[in-house]
Amino acid sequence: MPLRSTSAATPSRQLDHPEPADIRLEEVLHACADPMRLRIIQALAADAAAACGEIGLACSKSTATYHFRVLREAGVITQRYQGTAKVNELRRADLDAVFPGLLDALLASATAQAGRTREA
Amino acid sequence: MPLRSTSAATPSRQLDHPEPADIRLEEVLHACADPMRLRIIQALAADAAAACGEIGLACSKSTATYHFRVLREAGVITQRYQGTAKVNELRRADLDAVFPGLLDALLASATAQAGRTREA
DNA sequence: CTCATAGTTCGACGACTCTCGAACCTCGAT
DNA sequence: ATCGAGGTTCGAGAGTCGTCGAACTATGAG
Repeated sequence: MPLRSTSAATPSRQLDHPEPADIRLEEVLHACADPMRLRIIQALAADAAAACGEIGLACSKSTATYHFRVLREAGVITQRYQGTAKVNELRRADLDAVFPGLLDALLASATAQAGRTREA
Repeated sequence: MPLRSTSAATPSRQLDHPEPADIRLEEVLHACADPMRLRIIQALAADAAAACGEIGLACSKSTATYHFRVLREAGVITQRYQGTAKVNELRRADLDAVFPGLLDALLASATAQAGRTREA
């Protein structure tokens, strides 16, 4: 099948999110281990929900798409379409259910490090 | 220079460990994001200190060396020589000082996931 | 309809990761 | 002095990652 082309369906562009039970620690950590993605996570932690473009990412649109996809497939964020935009949100509750305290520790660590770095 | 050969120094084989202030969150996460290394961390969390060989790693010796080095350079473990063996230890205190709660959350998450997986 | 906006997909590329075996080094024991 | 056990180093290979630009696909506004 040569790229689902100019045709029927495309109901509203469905996006696959892993079930909480399918979220793997290694993947979550890998998703968070990239500076760009870590900044996305911090931005979402601060703003609750944001479109891809609203976060000031210093990269091309395709690279941004890539990073958001990694985060979604790892189970770290949800994405849904809202008109022409795509809204991203942290899966706080799900992550906390599966790995209690991990997200908070991560966010706190990121903040701590940012503080350390800034006061150089 | 053809591999520092049969000669002087080599005081006691020094190993570089990053200062606490130089420990980077991204590197810690990357170090923990590998299944093999995650198992090393869990083993060290349980046993306090262990030689490289004492952990039942399903890989060659050179691969083991590689993973231990990644962990050390990220600041997750310390390594010191003790006779012919090399003893590894988690840097609990240092990590907790720099990223409070992170290591605990990580270990708890790893345990939780192991439990989930086992009761399949 | 046409357009602009927002994001996606596709190949490509260089860089990095993880793995290994072979050859080597170090220490402690014989 | 030699040996064995425990690790290290050095390529090398297969694979993944992060990046990009170009061409594309929605969606909503005029």
